[in-house]
Amino acid sequence: MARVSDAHLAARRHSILVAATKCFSQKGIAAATMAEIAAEAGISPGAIYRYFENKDDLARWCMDESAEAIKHAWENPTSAEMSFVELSRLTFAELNKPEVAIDTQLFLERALIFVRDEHAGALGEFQAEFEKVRAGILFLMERQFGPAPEDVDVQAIAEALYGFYWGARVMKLLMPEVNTDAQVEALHSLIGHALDKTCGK
Amino acid sequence: MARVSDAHLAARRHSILVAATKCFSQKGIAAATMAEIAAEAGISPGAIYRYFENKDDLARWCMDESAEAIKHAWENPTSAEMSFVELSRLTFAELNKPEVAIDTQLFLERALIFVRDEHAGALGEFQAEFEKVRAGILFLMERQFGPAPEDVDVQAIAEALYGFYWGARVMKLLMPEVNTDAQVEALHSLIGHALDKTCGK
Amino acid sequence: MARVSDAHLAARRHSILVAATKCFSQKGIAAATMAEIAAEAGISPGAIYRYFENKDDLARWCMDESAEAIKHAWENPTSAEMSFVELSRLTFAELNKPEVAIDTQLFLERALIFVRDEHAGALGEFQAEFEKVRAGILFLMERQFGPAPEDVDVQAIAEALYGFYWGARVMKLLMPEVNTDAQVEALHSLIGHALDKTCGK
Amino acid sequence: MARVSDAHLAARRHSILVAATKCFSQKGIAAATMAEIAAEAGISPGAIYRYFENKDDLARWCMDESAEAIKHAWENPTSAEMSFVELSRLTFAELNKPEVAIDTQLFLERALIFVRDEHAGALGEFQAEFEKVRAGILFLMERQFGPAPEDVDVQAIAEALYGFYWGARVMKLLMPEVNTDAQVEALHSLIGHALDKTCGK
DNA sequence: TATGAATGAGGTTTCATTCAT
DNA sequence: CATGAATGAAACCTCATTCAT
Repeated sequence: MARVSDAHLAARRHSILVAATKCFSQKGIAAATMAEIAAEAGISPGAIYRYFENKDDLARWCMDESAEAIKHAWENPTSAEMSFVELSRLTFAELNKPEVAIDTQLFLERALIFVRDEHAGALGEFQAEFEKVRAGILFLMERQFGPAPEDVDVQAIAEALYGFYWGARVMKLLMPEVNTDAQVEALHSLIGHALDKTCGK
Repeated sequence: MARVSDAHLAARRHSILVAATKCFSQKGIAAATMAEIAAEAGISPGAIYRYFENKDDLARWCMDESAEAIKHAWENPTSAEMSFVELSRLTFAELNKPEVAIDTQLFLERALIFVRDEHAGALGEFQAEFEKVRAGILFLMERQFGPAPEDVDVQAIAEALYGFYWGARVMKLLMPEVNTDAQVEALHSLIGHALDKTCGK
Repeated sequence: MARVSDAHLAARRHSILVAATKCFSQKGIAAATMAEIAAEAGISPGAIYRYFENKDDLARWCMDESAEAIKHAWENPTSAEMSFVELSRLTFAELNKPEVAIDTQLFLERALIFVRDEHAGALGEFQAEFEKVRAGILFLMERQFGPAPEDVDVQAIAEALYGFYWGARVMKLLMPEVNTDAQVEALHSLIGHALDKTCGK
Repeated sequence: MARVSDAHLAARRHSILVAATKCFSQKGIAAATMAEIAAEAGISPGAIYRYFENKDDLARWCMDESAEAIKHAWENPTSAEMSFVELSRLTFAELNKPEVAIDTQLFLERALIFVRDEHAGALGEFQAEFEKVRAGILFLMERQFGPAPEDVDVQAIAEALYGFYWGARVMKLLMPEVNTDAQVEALHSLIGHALDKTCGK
């Protein structure tokens, strides 16, 4: 079976990641076994080790993939043409897809691991992401609503929105029926009340 | 024929829970070993089994304790005399204590376990808690601000506030330096703008 | 089975060493399995790990024990009262015991390991032993035969005797029937011819 | 239908043997992997199996090669014209070459394997070699020194010399700096004292 | 009742060997 | 013929749990 194309190898590697992500999210990283993952991927346990150093490495790739997917949720390619409200709506609408639960789960496992290990680098990366998103939200809010009044802490609002995003992920995980869209609309409405120049007239 | 007083038994049981909670949050439930917990509690591994069925049972008690602690955060005993804003402030101020991270961690582990098992009972309990808190927030908001205008979805605001609470826990876990208090104040301010009758004048 | 006496623990540890030494010499260190050793020792595989870090550690203890036994062969407690020839005779007579083959085997495995790893410390230890034995042989030869003539390199003879000792071990390993005692006598005779003042008269 | 010349096949087979001998002596036969050997030989793991049955077979060829090389050390082509002392000197001088360590290592691994398996054939072969060398030494000693005196056990001296040869190999393995040449000279001197007719005059 | 030595199932990982390409 | 991806048996080791003391 020698001299397999790179595409084949990449596909095999990807199929292992998919299988592992499924098993890890279904049973938890610690409880999922390499044998299960191999079976799910339709290969032998030993084969996994040609593509990943060990279970930890495999888990890290899965978790990183989820973290990356979550990051990208905030980097909508069409954002340039969208208003703050539209983009926010779109970002939260994503959470209604059932498959985002898997990303949330793996992200939370990752977060727990990093917190336990006091993994400064990883936590710093999260902070950087936090700051990038905050800046993005700030920019969009100002573009839509113009400069904020003195008495409104736009920065804190942006941070709160990002915090609410994580809360929404956790709530959707535990209660898929919860209507986060309505909550977002309510927040938009509050923000509109406070920032929109039409308010108060 | 009990040679040992009930109080002693309860104390020992509690010391095991404390030790287990420490180990579980430090290493994760799966990675923490019964031997470590026993050492931390200053007893022998075998002794744990006189107080808890098995490791799962012990973990469940720890996680439930954390979940209970989180629940109580919203049920401030002095709430009767407090305004919505004061109570909210107090509840979020709790999150600045470093030790709440442990509760957050164990709660998240619990959440992940329940989601994996599709543990309907446990998820229902979370939903019940969610609804109770939402009702409480609604009640307090109405008591403070009076009936909401037609165009403000107070229910969704209450839900969003609860969601933000979970987001704040996650953010504090990953970035202890984040200023959730300022974010809460910003949200209060937004809510005030929308609901307070003084607005617009 | 708690609170077992130290004597019991030491005995158990020793029985593991005995079982491991048997298995290691019978199958080689690499080929012997922990399960076999456990079975030989009449315990479960897991129990071994309460007494030894891991297989390597266990093997090291076995090999060190063999090396120690070989060292002691040259340190006969009654040596003070014995002549060089008597002590030499006794030391080589030991090699007729079939059980010394085990020590030879484990020592050789150890030597191979140390050579592969270029384990300077261990090789230095062997050198120290070499020098100690050489000095001992020199001392005994001088005590028995007096100062050596100018043209006889007593030091080299002592070294050669030690080298021959190792050769004898290897030969006995491969050909247990070989008569090393006669060889020793022949060497003694040669040494006598050269050193004994009666020679040449 | 052979596409590849026999010479090419033989060359490749030889290169595998060289690579395997290097790996086996560096890491031990058990620890060296077929993949490593293949990499060292610059071919694929699968290709080895076209030239050797399996790892054991390959190891046997390597070990036999070493054993053969050691045998040949005693069968110096120019021996016919040499005295006992000259040939002995030459044979031991070989041990100063660092590369003989590899042969010693592999020979010892082979010896350990044969002893473990009680491999009668192989051990018999060693005995035959032993007897051939003994006879050779005897012949040479008689040719050089003439018939031995009654009181000198020339046979035992020959055996002892062969035993010393193995000891010298082991010592050189563990202490490359040891001066085996001087030891040999000392033994020659002893033998000369005892056998040379000039002695005593 | 507490102890902690022992168990042994089960997990991860390695690697000799095979065989489709 | 060579390749090297895949297999899968088997090894090491861990640790929740038990139970003799």
